[in-house]
Amino acid sequence: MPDEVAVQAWRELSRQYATLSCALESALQEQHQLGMSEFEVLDRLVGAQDCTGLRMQELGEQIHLSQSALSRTVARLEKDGLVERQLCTSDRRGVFVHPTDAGRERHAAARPTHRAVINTTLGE
Amino acid sequence: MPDEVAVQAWRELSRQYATLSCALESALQEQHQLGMSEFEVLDRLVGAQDCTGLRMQELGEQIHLSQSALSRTVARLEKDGLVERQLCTSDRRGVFVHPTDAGRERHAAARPTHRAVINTTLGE
DNA sequence: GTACGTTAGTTGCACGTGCATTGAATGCGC
DNA sequence: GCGCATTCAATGCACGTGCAACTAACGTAC
Repeated sequence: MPDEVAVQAWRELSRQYATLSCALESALQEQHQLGMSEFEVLDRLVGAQDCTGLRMQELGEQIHLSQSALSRTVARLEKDGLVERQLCTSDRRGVFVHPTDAGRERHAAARPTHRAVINTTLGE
Repeated sequence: MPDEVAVQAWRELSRQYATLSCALESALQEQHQLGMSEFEVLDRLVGAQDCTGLRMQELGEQIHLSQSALSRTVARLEKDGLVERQLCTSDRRGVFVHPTDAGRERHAAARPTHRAVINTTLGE
């Protein structure tokens, strides 16, 4: 792969990401009072069938966010009453996170927006 | 395009961007004391054949950065002596930015790193 | 049991970013 | 000439992020 082609690919990747993440951020914020990271976390939590929730670590593997950023994102969600943190009994270092009813509702409301923005922006 | 396919595409895009931007950021910072945005600006400036430099506005069109972020990025580059700002005589609201010799050198040194990281990361 | 290295998650801090505002310069209508 | 909307760039401010340091809990060796 010649250098210039790779650089062009990077610029295209960069452009797409910037456009889409920006569109998602503002649409979710405006219509549902959710940041992109917040929605992403909520999306994974609701998507996980296990009712006990996910551990921070598992979330971290799925979402590209530093450990500290994830910790604060979950803290914001908890403050808004959308998720609950629960100490893991088997390994008391761990923390289970699971959505509340309000969290599930907010997610259900925001999901169509999320999907729509992705579809229209990627299909441009 | 079904929703789930689009969401998967977005997640893949997101993953690639996170991996590559993170790798670029740390490699450029560590080896050349340049942030990713700084390099990007320098890269455009050196790439522009026009010796008088580019206007802030033109830079803004090429780089996906808010106007304020761009302003500060150029300010950082100027503080490090890598670019110079010059008032535009025809339209005194405008500002021309052009690389200094030091800027050209730093860019020449950083460019191989930039290309290498992109090639290895995109080819994974 | 005690000590030690490792792992999970949180917090202090500095930094880059976006939004909104500001200030200066331009162009247009009159 | 005089206003007035618009454009370009810089700045105040709040916020999310990453890094490094920290605390707590676990596992192992002895």
